[in-house]
Amino acid sequence: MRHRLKDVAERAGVSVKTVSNVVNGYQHVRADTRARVEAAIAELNYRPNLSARNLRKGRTGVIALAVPELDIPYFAELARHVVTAAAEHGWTVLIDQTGGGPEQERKAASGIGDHMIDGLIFSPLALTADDLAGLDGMPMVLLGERVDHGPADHVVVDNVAAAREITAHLVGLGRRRIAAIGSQRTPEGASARLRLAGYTAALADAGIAYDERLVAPAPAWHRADGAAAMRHLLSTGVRPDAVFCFNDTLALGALRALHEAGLRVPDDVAVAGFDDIEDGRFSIPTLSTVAPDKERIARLAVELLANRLTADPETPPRELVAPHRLALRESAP
Amino acid sequence: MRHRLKDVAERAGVSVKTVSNVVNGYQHVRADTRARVEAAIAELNYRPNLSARNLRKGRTGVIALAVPELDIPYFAELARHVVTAAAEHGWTVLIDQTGGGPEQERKAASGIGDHMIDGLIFSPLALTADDLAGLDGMPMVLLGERVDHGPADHVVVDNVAAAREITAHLVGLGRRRIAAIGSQRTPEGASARLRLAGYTAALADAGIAYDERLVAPAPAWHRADGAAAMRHLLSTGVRPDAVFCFNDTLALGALRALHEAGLRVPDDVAVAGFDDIEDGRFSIPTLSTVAPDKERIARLAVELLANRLTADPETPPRELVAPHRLALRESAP
DNA sequence: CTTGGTTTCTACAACGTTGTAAGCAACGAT
DNA sequence: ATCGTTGCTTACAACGTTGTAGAAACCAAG
Repeated sequence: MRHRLKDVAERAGVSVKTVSNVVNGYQHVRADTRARVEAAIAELNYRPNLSARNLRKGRTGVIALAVPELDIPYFAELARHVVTAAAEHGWTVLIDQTGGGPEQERKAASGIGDHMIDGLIFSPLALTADDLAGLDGMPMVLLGERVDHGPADHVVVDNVAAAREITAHLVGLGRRRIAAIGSQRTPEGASARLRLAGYTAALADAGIAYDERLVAPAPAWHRADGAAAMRHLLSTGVRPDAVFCFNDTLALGALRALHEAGLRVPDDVAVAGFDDIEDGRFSIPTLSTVAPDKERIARLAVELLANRLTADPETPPRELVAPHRLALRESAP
Repeated sequence: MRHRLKDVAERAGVSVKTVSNVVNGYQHVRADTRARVEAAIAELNYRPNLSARNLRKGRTGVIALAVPELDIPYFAELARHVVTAAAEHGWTVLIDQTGGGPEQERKAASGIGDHMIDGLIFSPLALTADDLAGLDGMPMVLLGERVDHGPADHVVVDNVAAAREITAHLVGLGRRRIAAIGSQRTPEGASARLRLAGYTAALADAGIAYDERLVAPAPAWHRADGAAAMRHLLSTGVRPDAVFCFNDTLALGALRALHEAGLRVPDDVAVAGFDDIEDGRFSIPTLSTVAPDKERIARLAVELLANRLTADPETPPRELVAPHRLALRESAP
C-alpha cells in the first residue's frame, strides 16, 4: 500500500537514484525519463518517507514552538503568526505546550523529540538564563522577556517602556490612584517585574507616590485571577481610579469584577491591559492596551532561527526588539 | 557535539546493541553493564536520533491535529485537551493550521509530513465525505460534524439536539421573536446547517412560525461577523427579543453590537451561544451557551486513533457522540 | 571514427537505529 | 565430565533515503 523509491524505480525501469533525482528536481534527467518516472510516481501515489530523508540529511524541516498554554489568547495568536512565518521558510511547526512549569520547560527545551526538530522557538515562563546555558546544541530563539542577555537569540518587547507609556496615558487622563494587577514574586515573573518597573517609573515621572496597597499580585494571568485581584483591591477600601493590568486577560477579569461591583468603566475606574488580544476589541467596554507587533515578533523569531541554523555556531546571540504601540479604546480612551 | 549509540558504546566498552538495549529498557542486561552504559550516556549527554528510530520502527510517536484556526478559542481549548490526552499515550502532537480552505485541508489530510506522523485528528470545515474517501492510508479521526457516515472514525456532538435545547430554553424564557446568527449556504457550513435545523425544530415544537428575516448569515464565525450580523438584524426593523448565535464568538460580537445599540441583555434581547469558551464566563453579561464536553471529545478522539492504529484496517469506522449540556448564565438565564 | 567534454544514469555506501539469530559464559542437573 | 538451560552480549542486516564517484551514453569537433 505504501510505496518506496524502489517500487517506483522498478515500475519506471530506472535506478532508485534516478527516481530520487526526479523527486528532488535534479537538473540532468532526460525529459522522457522524467516523464516515465513521474507517471510511475503518480500511479503508485508515491510519497517520500520523511524519516529516512531526515536521517540522511540531518534536517527535519520541522521547528517547534514551545509556549506555556495554547488557550491563552496571546499565545494562540502568536502561534498563528509563527506558523505562517515558518511556512514561508518551508517549515512545519510542532507546537508544544509546556504548562509553564520549570521541569516541563526544561524538558521541552532540551527534549522535544530530539533530532525531530531543527530548532526551537521558545517562550519560557519559568526558565532562567542559567537553566538555558546548559542546553547547548539545540538552535533556539527565545521570545518574550529579556533574560539578562542569555546565551540564545532573543526577540523581546520593551516591557518597561511599554508599561511606562500606558501608565503615563492613565496619568494623562487625570487619574492619580492607579492600581496595578499582576505582580509576581516568583522567579517566573520576569514579565511581571519589568512591567511593574515601567509602572513605577511612570508614577515617578508624574510625581505620584508609589502605594504598595494599590499593587495586586496574581498567581497566574488568567481572567479569573484578574477578577479576583480586582475584587481584592475593591474590598480593601483603597479605591483606585485606574488599573493597569499586566495583560489583557487579567484586564478582562478586572472589567468583570468592576461590573459586578457596580462601577463604571472608564468613568469611575479606567482600565488598561497589555497584549492586544482579539477579545479586547469586542469586550464591553473595549479595552485600551499595549499592542506588541505579534506578527513582527513571529517573523523575527523565525528569521533569527533560520540564520542560526546556517550560521557559524560561534556567532554571538542577537537580541531584536519588536515594536509596540498603544491601542486606546473605551476602557481608557 | 552530538553523539550516537556508537560513541556511547565505545566509551562504555560494549557493543552498540547493548547500549540500545539499555536505552530501551531491555531486561537482560547485567547491573554493572547497565551502570557503565548509563554513566557513558550521561557523560556524553546522549539522546537517541528519532529519525533513525522512526525509520527503523515505522512509527514516529507523533500525531497531528489539524484545525482551521488556532486563535479561535474553541479550537485552542480543544487543542489543549488533545495535547493532554495524547501525552497519556506517549504521543507528541503536531498542530497544523489549515485555514479552513478546501485545498489546504486536502493537503493537510493527505500530506502533513507523510511518514512523519502516525495518525491525524482532523477538524474539517470544507472537506466532504467524498474528499476524504480518496485518502486511504492515513489513520484518521474526524472531529465535529457528522459528514454523513464518512469513511473515517468520528467524534461528534449532537448539534441538532443541542441547538434545539438551547433554542427551547429561549422559548422557555417567554421569547417569541428569536433570531439566529451564523447560517451559511456554502458546503463548508455543515455545522451551520445542523444548528439551524435544531433551531427550526425548536420553533416548530413551540408552535412559533419560522421567519426568514430573523435568520442572519455569517461568512465566518468570528466576533466581527457576529457584530455585523446583529447590526444588520437591528437595522432591518425586525426587532428580535432573543438571539441564538451558532457559536460563542459570534455571540460575543452580537453582545457588543447590542451594547452599541443601547439595548439591554437579557432584558431587551436574550443571547445564547454555542461552544462554552472561556471568554463567555467573563463577558458582560456572561454568556448562556451550549457546552460540549471538550475534554471528552479530545479523549475519545485520541482513543479512537489509538485503536485504529492497532486494529485490523478492515474494522468499520466508529462514530462516538460526546455529551453536551447547557451552561446558563446572565445573557439568557 | 577518434577525441574530449558534456549529459544522463547507476552502484555503493552511508545516516543511526533496532530485530534476528547466534555466540559465549556460567550454572545446575544428569 | 557432559549436557542442556539460562542470562547476557554481540555481529549483521535491515528501514528508505541521498551524496559520491564513476560508468555509460551522447554530442560536437577534429
